[in-house]
Amino acid sequence: MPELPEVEAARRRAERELAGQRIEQVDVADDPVVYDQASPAAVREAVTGRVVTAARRKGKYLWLVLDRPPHPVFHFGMTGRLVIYASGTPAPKYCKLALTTSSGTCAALADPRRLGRIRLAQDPERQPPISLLGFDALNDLPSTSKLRTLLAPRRAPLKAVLLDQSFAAGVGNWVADEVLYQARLSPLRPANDLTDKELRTLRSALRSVVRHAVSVDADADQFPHTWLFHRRWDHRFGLSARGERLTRQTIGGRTTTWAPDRQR
DNA sequence: CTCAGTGTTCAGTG
DNA sequence: TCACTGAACACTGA
Repeated sequence: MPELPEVEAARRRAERELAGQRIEQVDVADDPVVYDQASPAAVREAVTGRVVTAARRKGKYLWLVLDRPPHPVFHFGMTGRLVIYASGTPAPKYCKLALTTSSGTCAALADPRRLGRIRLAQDPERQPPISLLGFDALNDLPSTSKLRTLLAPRRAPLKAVLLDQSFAAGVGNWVADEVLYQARLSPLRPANDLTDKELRTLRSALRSVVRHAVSVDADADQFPHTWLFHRRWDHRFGLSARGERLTRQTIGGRTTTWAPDRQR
């Protein structure tokens, strides 16, 4: 379940469980799709015996900093997840990589749909694909005036621009819809056409949605009941928690749920 | 059986 | 060259 809040929750768990630990055993799946640039053997070779210094994140990318490069870099795709379990218990289904530490903790990347990726990087943040990302929507939110500059050349619908990782790294489909809903902005608005007030509202909604989701470790049950999130896939009512009529439309290549009477 | 999906990439268009 | 769109990727579950 991987947009920025879910990946940040995984990062915190990874850091808590792995930082300071030595990786004693590495099990890799023979999957050339998920291992598209570094082979499973190369990843095992790079990680085995290393000590994990930290877990870092930018946008939807997560990587482990080891005591010596290269470092493993992960993207969770649509269905990837980090699973922590005790050594001796079975690895999760669809496990692509499992790390066993000296303390007996195991950390695995599982991904049924195989859209996730496992790679190696000498300096993850300074080389593609991470170096090509825009600002991190949690840790590096620009000022309103900077946002205006970034949006100036963008005439595409706001929704499409919010999903563009080279603009706002970490924003995915549900975060974009939630932000637009809370900012009362139509996803169809040309991105370079906002008033100053609307831009401030957009920035504020982006900050509060991401911060709040991160503050509850992306546990959707703890999102406020007024959030669009809880209704976006509810086919029964087609209403927001506030009773607004909801509609669906493909915008920026993704299914967008929004409240046309609220979002202008 | 068909289709949509919390994502990224790349070919093609204007 | 840039901004943008839509299909491909691959698999599960409704």
